Amino acid sequence: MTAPVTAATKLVMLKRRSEFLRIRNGLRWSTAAFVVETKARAGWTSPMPIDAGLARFGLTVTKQLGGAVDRNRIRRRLRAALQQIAAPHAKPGFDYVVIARAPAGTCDFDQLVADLVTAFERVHSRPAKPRQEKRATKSK
RNA sequence: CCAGUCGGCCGGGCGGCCGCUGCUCGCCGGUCCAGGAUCGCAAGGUCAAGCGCCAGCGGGUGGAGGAAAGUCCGGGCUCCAAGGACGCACGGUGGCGGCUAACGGCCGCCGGGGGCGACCCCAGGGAAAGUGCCACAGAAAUGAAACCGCCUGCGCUUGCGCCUUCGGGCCGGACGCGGGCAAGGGUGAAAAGGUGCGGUAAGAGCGCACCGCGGUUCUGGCAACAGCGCCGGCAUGGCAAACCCCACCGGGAGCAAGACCAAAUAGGGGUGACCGGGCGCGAGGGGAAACUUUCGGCGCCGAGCCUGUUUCCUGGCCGUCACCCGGGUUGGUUGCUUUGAGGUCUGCAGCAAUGCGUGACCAAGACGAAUGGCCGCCGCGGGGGGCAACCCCCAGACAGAACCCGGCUUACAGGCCGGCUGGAGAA
Repeated sequence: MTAPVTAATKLVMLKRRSEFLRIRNGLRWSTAAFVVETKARAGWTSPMPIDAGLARFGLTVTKQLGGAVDRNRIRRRLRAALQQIAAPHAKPGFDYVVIARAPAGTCDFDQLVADLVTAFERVHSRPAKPRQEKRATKSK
């Protein structure tokens, strides 16, 4: 904790639809309040210049989770949680997408942060398969 | 104080830590541009300071709603090349007057209905232009009708009825045939005005009075309409959110509008080839001249095409193909947020909506979309415990700007203020 936290936690967000779609078939880890997906940027040519040492983040909050007020609250809580844990736990050179689930708006905030930490650690160690399987069966 | 009614307002507060975004100031760095000083013959180099831009740090400051919602009306703005006239179709509005940029909004008034009242509700033009629809019940449902019933004539019959000059007569009843009536019963949302008196065989606007309805004179009012009088005995049920008729209003699409810049494709400019409605003018070539020839040069006419459509007017476009130059989609900038039909205080005009003047005031600008995350305290509300101070627990409404305004509608925990009405109490 010697380094000032604020300087390191400026989040770089994903903004383009193509960037979100690229990560959809990457590594996944699920918890009650959210799903984390990630993929390395290596080998991918971006239309815009990106600092290779950065980790970038995207949030997905669908309309199924509620009205605009509820979705805004979920988005803000997740962003605030990311702010705390991004610097020590995200790998540089990777893009992350956090897909919110219903409990994200109401659950205990400390629990949300703790879950994010585990998710960021484990998403790299165990690639989940369900989405890839679904795509495979679909393409047949 | 209780009950009610109308209008206005609020939509938790304070603090700590950590963030996001706009503007602004300062510092450090980078970059660009022109100028200055200086070195150099020159190309150019060096130096410090400055404008702009970019990135970082620090300070200051602003940052969701009353409905930001639904997208139901009305505008501004933008594009459809620019604009006008008349109409058709379609859609909308619907008492009258005013306000407004405009409206389907608001204010005032009128009419009808409801309420003891304050007050509330009304899609409130036309049903004697036409077409159409009124189920069920009921005898009959709209150029109406007679089931029960009431009255009556005739026939037949009847009565411990009454009178008798013993021939019969009177009165009442049953049945049959006929006539009159529409008061009463019954059906229905609705049955050809209502109530009362007179009248009659029984009845009936048959007559009269009042009320209602229709017509009309006069008076009041800008008008919707109201009032008084007179006339008509009264011939016209409802539905127009059924078609329709009348009056008035409306071109379409929308900030993903549109503009600019950067990377790949059409209209526009140049060259070539093919094809060429008529007339005139001009220019060039040929010819001494008459004249002839070339030119998608210009003008006129004709044909064709061009705003959602039709008719018309002004206007615009007009041969095809190939090659070469300039230009839609994606990214950025802009539109884009402090000059706006802004609210508010006060003065004046007005019953009011509102208008005019004056002063001070407020105005978020994101774009995978900021305006917050976590925590503590206080306050309000509900429940439980306790004599009480107080303690514990629970819940915190509807809901998130996306170009901007004026309205309408819908959603909403809890609370505050004021006017008025009805009642109760006190003086």
